Amino acid sequence: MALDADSIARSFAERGLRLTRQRRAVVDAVAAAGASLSALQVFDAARERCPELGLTTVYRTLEVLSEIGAVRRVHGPDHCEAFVPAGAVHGHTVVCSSCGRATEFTQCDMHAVVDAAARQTGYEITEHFLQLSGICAACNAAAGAPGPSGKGAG
Amino acid sequence: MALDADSIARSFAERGLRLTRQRRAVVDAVAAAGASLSALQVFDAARERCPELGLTTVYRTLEVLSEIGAVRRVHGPDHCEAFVPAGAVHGHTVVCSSCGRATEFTQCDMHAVVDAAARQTGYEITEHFLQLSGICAACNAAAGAPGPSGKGAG
DNA sequence: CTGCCTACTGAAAACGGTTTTCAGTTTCAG
DNA sequence: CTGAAACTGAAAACCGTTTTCAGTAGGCAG
Repeated sequence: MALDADSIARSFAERGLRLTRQRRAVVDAVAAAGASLSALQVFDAARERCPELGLTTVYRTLEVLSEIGAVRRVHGPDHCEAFVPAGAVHGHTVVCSSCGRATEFTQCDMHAVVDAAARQTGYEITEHFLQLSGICAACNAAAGAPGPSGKGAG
Repeated sequence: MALDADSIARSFAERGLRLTRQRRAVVDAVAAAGASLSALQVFDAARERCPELGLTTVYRTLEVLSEIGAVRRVHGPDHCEAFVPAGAVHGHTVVCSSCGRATEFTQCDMHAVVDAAARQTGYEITEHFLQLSGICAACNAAAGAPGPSGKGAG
């Protein structure tokens, strides 16, 4: 479920929901951002498109969008609950710790890791929640490109 | 940094901190639980060992323990901020969605996934945050062992 | 068009978990 | 003993989120 106006409108209609000016402002704000946004940041961004928007409506709309899969919630070890536009297929999110930009990656082959974990722990693994953070290409270039380090696994 | 009294005491001493009766109650509660506990659950459990313990102290102690790596914070798609005792080495946590038990697994070979993500997104990946949930062996057996499904990857 | 019904809205209040403040208390060194 | 610093719990403050409420907007039947 991608974040384009048409499919959003369709999903809303299917549920008997209306795609109002306020909701459209929230959708547009998240879609335009690219980076992960907190509810408050969404509020600020959406207000530029619809100044009389209320924070309450932002929360309600984000919940709806999350339900229909148009946005994804992202978490991290130290922060919670930011939102990013979701791509069309299953994927995970890499968040740039420098600029906040969020990029999806879809080549997520967790079978090996999940299987190993299942074998070691005896659990039947039903869900995995993976989130990566790092430095995006742009920030890396801006910082003088110290080169890839291969850090982070283990 | 494991959760045994000796190394905790040492870590505290190194930082000029005191391992008081209250703090020991918190440490013991987390260590004894095995399962992931919210701050409030830690509070309840620790109170059985030290009834005059205050919630404030629980928060303060969990923060210290988290800093010295004796407990680990766990998150999930829908909830945040539970605590589990940390093992001695780098590992990740599998939380049982039925009973809350938390188990560590250390055979975490994320190189392949991290490399693939780095290649696809152009990011330099510096951190990964992986958390699995599923059904532990005991709950699985209790439920009539429908057998491992291999779900959850992708 | 009008009237009605339902989804929707923002402001304000309520909520709940976490952090800070404060006035002691404990612990330790000297 | 004295003094200094870490530590404590209760209460207040804080802050992001959710609920309540009275009113608004918009689609549809007539």
